[in-house]
Amino acid sequence: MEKIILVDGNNLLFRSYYATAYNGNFMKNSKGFPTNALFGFTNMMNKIIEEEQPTRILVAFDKGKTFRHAKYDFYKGGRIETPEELKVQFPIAKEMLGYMGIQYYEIDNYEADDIIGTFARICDEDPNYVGTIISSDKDLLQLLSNQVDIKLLKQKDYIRYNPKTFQEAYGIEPIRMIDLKALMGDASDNIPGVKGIGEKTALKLLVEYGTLDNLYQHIDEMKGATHDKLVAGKEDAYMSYEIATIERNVPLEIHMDDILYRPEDTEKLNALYEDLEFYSFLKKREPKTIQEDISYEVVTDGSILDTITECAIYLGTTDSNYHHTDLLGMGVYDGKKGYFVPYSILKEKPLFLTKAKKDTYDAKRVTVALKWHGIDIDQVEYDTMIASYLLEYNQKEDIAYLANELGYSIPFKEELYDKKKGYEEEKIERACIAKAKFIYETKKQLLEALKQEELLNLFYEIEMPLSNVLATMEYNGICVNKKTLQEMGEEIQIKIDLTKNTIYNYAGEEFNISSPVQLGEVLFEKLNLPHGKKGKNGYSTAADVLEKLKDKHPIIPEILEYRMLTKLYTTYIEGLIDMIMDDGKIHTIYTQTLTRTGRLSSIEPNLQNIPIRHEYGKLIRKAFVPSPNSLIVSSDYSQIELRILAHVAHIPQLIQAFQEGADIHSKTASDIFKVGEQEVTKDMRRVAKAVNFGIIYGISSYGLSENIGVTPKEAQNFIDNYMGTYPGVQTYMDETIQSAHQNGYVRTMFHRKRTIPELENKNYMIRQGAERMALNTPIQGTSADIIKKAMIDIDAAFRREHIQSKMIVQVHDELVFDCLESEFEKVKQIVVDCMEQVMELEVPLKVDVEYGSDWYQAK
DNA sequence: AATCTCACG
DNA sequence: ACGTACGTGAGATTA
Repeated sequence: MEKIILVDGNNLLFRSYYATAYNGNFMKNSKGFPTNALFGFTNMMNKIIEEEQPTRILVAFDKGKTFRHAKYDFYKGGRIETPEELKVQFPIAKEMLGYMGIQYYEIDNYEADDIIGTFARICDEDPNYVGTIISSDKDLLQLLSNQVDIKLLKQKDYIRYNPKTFQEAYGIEPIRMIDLKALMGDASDNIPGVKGIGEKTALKLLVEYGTLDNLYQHIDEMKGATHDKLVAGKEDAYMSYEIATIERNVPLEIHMDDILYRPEDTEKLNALYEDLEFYSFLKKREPKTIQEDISYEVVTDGSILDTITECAIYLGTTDSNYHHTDLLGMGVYDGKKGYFVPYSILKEKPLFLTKAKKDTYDAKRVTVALKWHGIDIDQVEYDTMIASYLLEYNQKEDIAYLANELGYSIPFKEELYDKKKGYEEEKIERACIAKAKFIYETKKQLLEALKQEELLNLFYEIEMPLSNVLATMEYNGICVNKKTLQEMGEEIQIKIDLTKNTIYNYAGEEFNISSPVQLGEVLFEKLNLPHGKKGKNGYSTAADVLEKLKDKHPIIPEILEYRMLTKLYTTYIEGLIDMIMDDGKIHTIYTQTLTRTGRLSSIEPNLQNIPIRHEYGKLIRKAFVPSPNSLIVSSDYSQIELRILAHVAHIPQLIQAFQEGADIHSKTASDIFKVGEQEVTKDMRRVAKAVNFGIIYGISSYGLSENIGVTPKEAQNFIDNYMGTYPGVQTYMDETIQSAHQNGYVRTMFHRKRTIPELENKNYMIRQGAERMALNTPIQGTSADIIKKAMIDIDAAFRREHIQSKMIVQVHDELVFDCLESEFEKVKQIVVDCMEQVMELEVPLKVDVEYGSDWYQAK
């Protein structure tokens, strides 16, 4: 079976043009050549090929007398000339198709419809072919058959019709589309139809009489106004019938073999994209090595740098943790030549490159690493790492990966360090400058891509300033009391020993409790406890499995205890002590360019998963302390994700509940269990809370059932109740999933984009997972956007008000401050204000503030 | 290097 | 009949 795609080229270009042309103001390249129609067209063609995986494809165009219609020129009512700005884009589209390996076709005195109609007929006649027509023109629906379907493009999405779905939608056979047009006409197509007969009446008539001919044969049986109109319009009707009929026997000069989908000519395609400035469409090329041709000098007099006004820089470091690394020196590229600034010269310039606009890759790393060496650099303008993160390019901590992705060749980290020779000076110098040059040369391209993806605002207003705020937070660090940790560690070790011995006694042997394999053998073979089924590596001994066995054998609670204690000891006692630096502080690194949702992550150590849920583990927080004369102040958003859901899905009950400051889980419980708020039991609230979480995560009955310990069926009941109570949530979820499928991505309120290729996966489970991501990401991501903006606002307010207190930690919806006692009231006011007023939603944002002599007390 | 387990929002 | 909640990082064991 071969898949054939038939595209209405005129239709695609016209709709792309009008979709983006606002009163003559639309996308052009820097030479002023209009590109708006081509952009949409290119997008569409790529998407079609991606989605349909055709073996043959044809794009048909109108040529010569378009005697039938001026179908797209309906904006001014009737025929108008095709705008010049659109006309000029046609030949480029055809050129592009050639490079894409796609045949296009036009023939004198025929329209695209007729060419498509003819190929559709050829499809119908050969059982080896299935066709799909791509257009927004309903006329083409008459071509539907068992072997040919249509993707009917709508404003934002499309509807796929086959004969069956067409019949269901219209109540008539596809071929009767012609009869329908004959009766109702089509203003945009210059088809008159019968005057006074609209779609409703026409459809009714056709359902009753089947065809136009049959209708007129029985015309005498009718009476009334409709009869009169039909009689008066008979000639028009038959003329319209002619016009509406798509020709299916065009004398084509091409055949099936001419429309095979051929390999693209990447070189030429890229050249064209460059010319049009469609950087987001650029395909990988042969790597372009950019280090050989660089002329550079090693800077021996730092003042030479003061003449530079604009440059890209790259800081060479020895250690991946930039809080304690040696500096190898800096590569600078100003568009003309490269400079290498050795460490000695860097040290001479405590205010580095103050007059120049600077671009780099991972500005936060550069800023903090320099700071540890006493060198200040003011805000970097543009960060390649952040740009490529927002664009979802392949981007890791090593810039070489991204360079590779964009077709540049830059040495990888591993290539720069020789085990025997160590760092070779010239290699390092050349590499740093090559990287700076890469940053410099790709800036325009990445900014253009950001602009086209509507990510420029997020880039300049959120992520770039945030990078600077995070740099300060990381450098400031948080004080940690080593002694507190050590003392707690001793206590834990005693408990571990006790627990371990108890376990050995119950088991009747000594074994490695931390080994899931050995533990599994003891529990499920030696002690014969019931086990769940398990995958390739034996039994699961995860906490939720053991939890169910708690009453079956006294060894189980001991194992859970052991697990908890060893986790605390290894990760939070040993782990944290190792991370305390000479200044008595812990300096984490916030990964700004990792998560798919826009959240930060925290590493070395992770300060975003310090225990809190269990009382004993929470004691770890006592070790996190303020500076002298200061307090730990913690401010967190209350229910921010549910508030965002209420806002984006416009759920009146939830909005009202938040406005009234209600306990949202109790409110949900009272709503879904249909009891008064007084009658809500603890258990009902617990379930409602789990349902609320489920909604945010993209609910499934199984997941919910696992979480609250009921059957999936009961869980489904809760979900149904919830959806019945807040129908807007269902609508919102349906729409989100639909648009995700359409576009292949979702966005947050701040426009952050996440593409989810798994939405197209053949595997049902994977597709389901993808849909959950699509549901969760706008909510989790918007929440991330919001707190990021709040952090920027707080940082600015602190500066403005000369606050000495410091923001030190971010935990997704919580900010932690090292706050001077004397500044407490002011800090509290600024923080709450910035966080709550960060943006206007239909629901209020609420922030809770707590404080104390350590992080434990401040919670 | 991959897997399991568990800490957090 | 399938077999999951969304997003992370770290440590230990095992391969």
